[in-house]
Amino acid sequence: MGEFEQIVLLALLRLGNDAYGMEIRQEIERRTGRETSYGAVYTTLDRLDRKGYVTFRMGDATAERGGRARKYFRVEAAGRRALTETRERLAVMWEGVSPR
Amino acid sequence: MGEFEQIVLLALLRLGNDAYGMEIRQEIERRTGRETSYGAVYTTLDRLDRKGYVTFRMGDATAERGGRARKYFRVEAAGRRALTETRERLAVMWEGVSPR
DNA sequence: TGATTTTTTATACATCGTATGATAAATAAC
DNA sequence: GTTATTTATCATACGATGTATAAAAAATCA
Repeated sequence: MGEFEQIVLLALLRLGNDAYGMEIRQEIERRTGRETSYGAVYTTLDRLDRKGYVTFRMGDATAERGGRARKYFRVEAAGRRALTETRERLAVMWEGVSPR
Repeated sequence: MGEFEQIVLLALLRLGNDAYGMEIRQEIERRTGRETSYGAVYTTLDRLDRKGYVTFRMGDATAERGGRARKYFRVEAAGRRALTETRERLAVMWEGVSPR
């Protein structure tokens, strides 16, 4: 799993594991301070979905004010697992290393 | 910087910051338990070199026993910096998240 | 010289990062 | 009720990164 995929997954978890694309993008900006396009986020969400790392449900169309229906995503067990594994693989390599 | 690039860089640091391709590959296998091809490692070393994250010197040809000259790599300051930054970006996203 | 060993290089293709522009669907204005 | 505006996602495209296989280079051994 790539780094940006991890970041998207973590943003979703951080948002209570039930959020939609635009929110996720905002959360990423808020935490990393780095601007990101919507396209980047949606493409990645789509790939995560195809891997079975996330699923989604369509939101009610009639929300507050005009606009297309939202897709609410959630991280699945496989996604949590992959996230943890990726993290640990790197942690093992970092062990005892201090790049000064 | 991608995950495998990080892993290669960390393996190099771990080996005392003066190692050649085949050693690096072995160190990666030893630590992560995951098999990797030589091609993967060399391609990545080449990319890291072009980014200025590593440099190399050619080793003496006349070593122990036959074979082509080794290229001894070392991580440069830019590489250390990039490594740390990448790590911190992810750490910020992980903060307070426990994917159970 | 030719086989063998050690190491790197070339190449190729799949996956991931990331932006731009198009499209969809709802409400608001007139 | 057609058009503008708003909210949100989709389509597409292309460079960067992951990763393997096969070839080549350069040294020693027989």
